[in-house]
Amino acid sequence: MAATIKDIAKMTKLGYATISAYLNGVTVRPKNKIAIEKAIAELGYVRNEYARGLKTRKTMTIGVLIPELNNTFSTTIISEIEDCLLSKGYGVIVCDCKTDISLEERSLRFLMSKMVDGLVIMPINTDGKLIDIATDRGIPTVVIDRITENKKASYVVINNEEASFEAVNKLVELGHKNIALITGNQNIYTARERTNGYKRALEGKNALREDLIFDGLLSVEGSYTAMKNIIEKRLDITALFVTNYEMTLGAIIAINELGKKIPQDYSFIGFDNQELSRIFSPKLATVNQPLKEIGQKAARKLLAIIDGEDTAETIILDAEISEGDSIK
Amino acid sequence: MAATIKDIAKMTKLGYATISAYLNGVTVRPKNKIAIEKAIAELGYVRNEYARGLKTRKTMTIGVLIPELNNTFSTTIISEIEDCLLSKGYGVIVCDCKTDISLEERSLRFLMSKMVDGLVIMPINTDGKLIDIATDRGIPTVVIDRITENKKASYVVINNEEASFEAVNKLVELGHKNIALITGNQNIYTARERTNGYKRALEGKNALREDLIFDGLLSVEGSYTAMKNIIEKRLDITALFVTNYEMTLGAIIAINELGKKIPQDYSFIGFDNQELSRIFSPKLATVNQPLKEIGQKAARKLLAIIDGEDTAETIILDAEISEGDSIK
DNA sequence: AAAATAAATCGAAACGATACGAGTAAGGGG
DNA sequence: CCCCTTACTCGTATCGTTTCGATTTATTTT
Repeated sequence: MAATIKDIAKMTKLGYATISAYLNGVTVRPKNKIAIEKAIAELGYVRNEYARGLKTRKTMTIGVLIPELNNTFSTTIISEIEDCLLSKGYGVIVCDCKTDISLEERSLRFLMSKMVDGLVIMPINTDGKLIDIATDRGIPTVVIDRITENKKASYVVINNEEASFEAVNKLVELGHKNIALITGNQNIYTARERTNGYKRALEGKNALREDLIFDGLLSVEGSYTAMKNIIEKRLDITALFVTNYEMTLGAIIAINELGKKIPQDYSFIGFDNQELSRIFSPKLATVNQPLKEIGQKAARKLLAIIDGEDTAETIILDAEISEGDSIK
Repeated sequence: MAATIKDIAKMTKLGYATISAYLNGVTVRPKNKIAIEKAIAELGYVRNEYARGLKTRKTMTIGVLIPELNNTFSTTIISEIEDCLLSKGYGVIVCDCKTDISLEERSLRFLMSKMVDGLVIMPINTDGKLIDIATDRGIPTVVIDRITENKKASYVVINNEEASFEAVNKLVELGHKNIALITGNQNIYTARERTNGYKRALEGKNALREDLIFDGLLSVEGSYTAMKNIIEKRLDITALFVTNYEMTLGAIIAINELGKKIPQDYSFIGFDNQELSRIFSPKLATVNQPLKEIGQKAARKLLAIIDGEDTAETIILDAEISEGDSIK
């Protein structure tokens, strides 16, 4: 049905190899070039990437695998990755697995079946078994946001522990003693690191209270429930540090709904809510990850590995704390 | 390098076709089945989808092309589409084109080069030329959110005009006379339709004032600027209707920043902000599109077309208005 | 203008899977 | 135990492209 190289060869009376050469940017004789272009236009030829991929084992396609699509954290990074890769001629396939571990593996295998030339993965678990599937097949892989036990992949992460330390320390310096933490399950890398930073800031001051650490399940609802709990139990808390985007949202919802005020009732530092923090009054202080930089570094590292110029490496970027009127 | 069907055939002393049959779910003799499974495990065989796609011209892959990734409107619909399609054994490739018209075409061609079995597209323009590229090649295509001039595709849209009419009418019935509209560029289908509904609700009452229609550029910033403008010019407005997710956010930011109150200063009806509207006090009234249903209908329609059971059709769903405390 | 070099072109053989029609083994009835 | 039906199995051709070594054509050098 669809036109093939053979049809073009027939029409132009040239050999297959010549058409193929033209299609791949190799120079052909001017008159042949014209004839080929005419034939392509007439026949509406488009190259069959499946036949090509079968032969070349190169697809100029990168797979991106992430747990969730519906947050600015993911979409901002993806957007940046796409910008970098598209400009180098690569196509990008994005898969989200809805934080479902079996869907995560299925999605990875789907990407691999598309014979991607490389992968950017933000894994659910940090044991590295998922990443092994890719690196065992020799697929260049960059892992973002989390460090796993896999040694063959490269990593792009932020200094979670230190950023968290600085945020909490800021509250400490303002004189706060009872600072609550809303964090996530401790076997998740980022949650663990951020909790560690919180602990370090308070341990030095002899102010660490394990009963002020709450599990917000990394979700809007979980944090909403935790925050509601905190307020209703009338805990003697004067400040809060919330450690991701969704949980910041959830905590704010609870605070609003129960009529509490920031910073009068609680000093508040959130996470990754740069854009949204503007719509709250007062403006929220937040820890901000350099999202674009994460995407950029990941994409560039991946390209370097694909081109054989580079080997596995762990890149650590700095998060910054933006000032706001939510602390006093 | 990687194991192929030949290797398995060699190891099991069976023919290619038998291995292929097993891989495709056709029953083979029990002892052969065991032998094949053993060989597959030992060799770490994975099927080469490129070779398969070349032969079968079927890839069990659906392409999704949308203008933006960073909003719940898109991600909710995508999520639902994925759920439907994955459960039927399809893989999904998502491409966003950042509302860039040339990137949109490039992305479509990328998807087509991946030989997708079908497409779900939310096009930037409604002239249908982009869609033509797909339908001219005979690719089953479902267009969502917007209706274009292309006649071969199917459509899943909501009753924008009517929903908009009802929202504005609600304000009219509360006694509001000067109702502002923040909408988008009028050559975008949804913006046009929603504006038409607004006009119809006011024309009947002889209350239509063109100077109360503002272009929010469909973006947070655009709407923020428009709203700021409205407030600073002290226009005699008592109610507002904002016609998409981003613009609702933008307007709220401006209202918050300039110290105006909802509903005291303005009665307010937003769009598509179901989740976020909870974090505002008072709770926002919003027009809500049945996002999951859009995704579902689109996916099912596409599958029906692929299976040859069905032909082009336009499906119109109803948006609903959720009550809130933002109007009086 | 001939010789030497460089640049295009060529046809056939892959890449790894599936489709096809035909052949072979298993199971059941007489 | 043989025949018939049913159920697997088989080898080969094919999908559309690139690759390879070899050949032809064009260009430069002498």
